[in-house]
Amino acid sequence: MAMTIQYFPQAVLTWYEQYGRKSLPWQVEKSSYHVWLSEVMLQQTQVATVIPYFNRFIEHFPQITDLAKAPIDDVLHLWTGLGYYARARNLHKAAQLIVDKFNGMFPTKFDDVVVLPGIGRSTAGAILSLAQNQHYPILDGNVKRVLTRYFAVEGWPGIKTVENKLWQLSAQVTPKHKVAKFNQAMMDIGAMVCTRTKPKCSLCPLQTHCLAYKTESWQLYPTKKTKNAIPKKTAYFLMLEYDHTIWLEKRPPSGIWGGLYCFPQFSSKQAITDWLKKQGIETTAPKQLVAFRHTFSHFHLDIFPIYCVITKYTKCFNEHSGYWYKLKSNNAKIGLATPVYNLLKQTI
DNA sequence: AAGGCGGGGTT
DNA sequence: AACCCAGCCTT
Repeated sequence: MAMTIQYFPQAVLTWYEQYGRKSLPWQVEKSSYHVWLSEVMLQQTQVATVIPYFNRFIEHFPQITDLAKAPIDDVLHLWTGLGYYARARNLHKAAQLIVDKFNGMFPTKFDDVVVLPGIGRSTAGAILSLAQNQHYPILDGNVKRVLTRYFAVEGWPGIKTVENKLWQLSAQVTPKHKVAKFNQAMMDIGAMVCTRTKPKCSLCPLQTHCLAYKTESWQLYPTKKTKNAIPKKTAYFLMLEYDHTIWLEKRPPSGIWGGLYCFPQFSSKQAITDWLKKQGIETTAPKQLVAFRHTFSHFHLDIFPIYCVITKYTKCFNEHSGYWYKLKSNNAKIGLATPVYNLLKQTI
């Protein structure tokens, strides 16, 4: 084991010089801010998806101070479609903390970084190693895949004991020098060579001592989570039109689609009728549009859009808790859940 | 320790 | 249709 650990970083670093990625948008100017933003966007999100979002974001908020003073709705607007919106809210909050506590300069001590909202051990390690070459290991999905195969680590990495083992291994293989290159290389190998399916073992710098390669068992790693069927839920979206605008409600700051704008949502058709009556709203006959399924990681949501036009109402729309979305002209910058965005687009 | 949190790409 | 992706936060 000792020998296989020792040769590890050298093989990885040599591979990186020739094959590693060096010109991604966040590698051009490797500031802590750019690396931080990229790492947060890349949490559970693939590189190709992130690139346009990253470029737009930096264009709008060139400095941390620009982000800190922006309205949260502007931030969520730029995040629309990227998912996991708590990331955007945490990013915004952290930017304000950095302005208040560190004079707008991204902190350089691990303990200061890891307590910022939205930054855990791996992201903190990634920022400090990639942007500042500080000696910290990382453990993202790529590194997990490489290590579980190389060391034939059994057990689903979501289990604490397995995760601890992987952190220990990551720390052991991470060299004291050239940490930035090493960590980037590990992610590159995970993304380009040690892929989830059909890994390119013949091109891998770690092939000679990889236990999974030796036993032809890459398919067994990382061990999969024992899966249970995901539940199905139903939602009725009320698309309420008035004077070429549609009413959207701002959702509470936490929970699904937190802080985003959405159609009033109900669990039954009857609930819509009751609500309209209670609010004193009169409408044209509700028209059921084509229903469709939106799938989250943890449940299916069958959406039934109900469209109608207001013919009469009395004072029940509070502009502080919602927004009239204009169908024919420009709108304020707000965050929209993807099914909401698609329904509005199809209505215009 | 387990579950919530999105959307898109791949197979 | 199932699976996974540069994880973190709350309970």
